[in-house]
Amino acid sequence: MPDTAMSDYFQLFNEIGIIEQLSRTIFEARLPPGFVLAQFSVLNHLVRVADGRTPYDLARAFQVPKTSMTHSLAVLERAGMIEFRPNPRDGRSKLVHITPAGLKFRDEVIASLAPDFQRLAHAVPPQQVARLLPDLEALRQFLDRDRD
Amino acid sequence: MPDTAMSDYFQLFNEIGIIEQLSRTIFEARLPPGFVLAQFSVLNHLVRVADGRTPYDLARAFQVPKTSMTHSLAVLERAGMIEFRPNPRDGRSKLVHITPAGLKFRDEVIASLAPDFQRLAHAVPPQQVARLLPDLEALRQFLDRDRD
DNA sequence: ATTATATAGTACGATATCGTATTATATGCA
DNA sequence: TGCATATAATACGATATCGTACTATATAAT
Repeated sequence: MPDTAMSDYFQLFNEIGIIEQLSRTIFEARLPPGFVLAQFSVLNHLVRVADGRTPYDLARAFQVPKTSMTHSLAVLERAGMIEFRPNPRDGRSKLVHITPAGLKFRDEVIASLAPDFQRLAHAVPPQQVARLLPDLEALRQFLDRDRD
Repeated sequence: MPDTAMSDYFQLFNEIGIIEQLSRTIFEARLPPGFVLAQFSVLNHLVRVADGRTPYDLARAFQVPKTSMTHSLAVLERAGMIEFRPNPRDGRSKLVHITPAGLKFRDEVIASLAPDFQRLAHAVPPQQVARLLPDLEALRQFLDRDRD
């Protein structure tokens, strides 16, 4: 592979890393102090994908170590945003359910993003997003499959 | 803004977050134990952008708190990959210079990525990267300017 | 049924990141 | 000059992330 192509791939991941960092910083400024993106993401996952999953399921879904998920869930439980219930199918396990307080929190955070997306829409119109998404999905799927 | 557009922007940042996490995990597996992306990125910045910057310059360039940069630099200095020199123009400050060992380390890590990029090139050809980069740059520039 | 192996979750320790407060030096202004 | 304010870097403490080891339960093999 020629150096110029290497450099393009390098730059691709560099841009993605910078965007992730900037957007996460901006997003966390919208959260109450003491909450981070990881915790919000769990709530969002419970709403959008499936409620009542096990901690292990969630750790796999986010590709983080089990111990990291244990910690995130402990924070959310202390804040009253999720609750644990026994898993009737596996005594080693638990089921994670979002509470009304968690649902409210998640909805409020999302609503608070509207002005940010409004401003963004001027610089990056929806059609540009629609163009980006398929390529990014292809990239994610490769990384997901390649990491045996 | 209609919900569908909100959801597209939401998904955009979600994909970027996932890709960042996957690529960082893969990349850090290429680093010797105990090193993380943040530390490599500093070395790369010293080579590609400018050597002899101050810690504060670097913190601004990476948009991280000064204290985070202090820590990353301490790790790199302990590993002999950078050295501090006095700043002749400001007695409060230091200049960060990469050492031969740091340069060698950075080059070896980059070389070790070639096979990964080779495989990636099958799923995401260079032309697709070339298509992605301008849109991502526009997105980054917006975030960078919007965050005051 | 018994035993060996696999799996879900957590306790614990290490490092990374970040916020606040502190120190030392620079800069601006009377 | 002298003094107030601003800035670069760090010390310190808190939380996040992650790896290793451990416990409890489930599954598989016989």
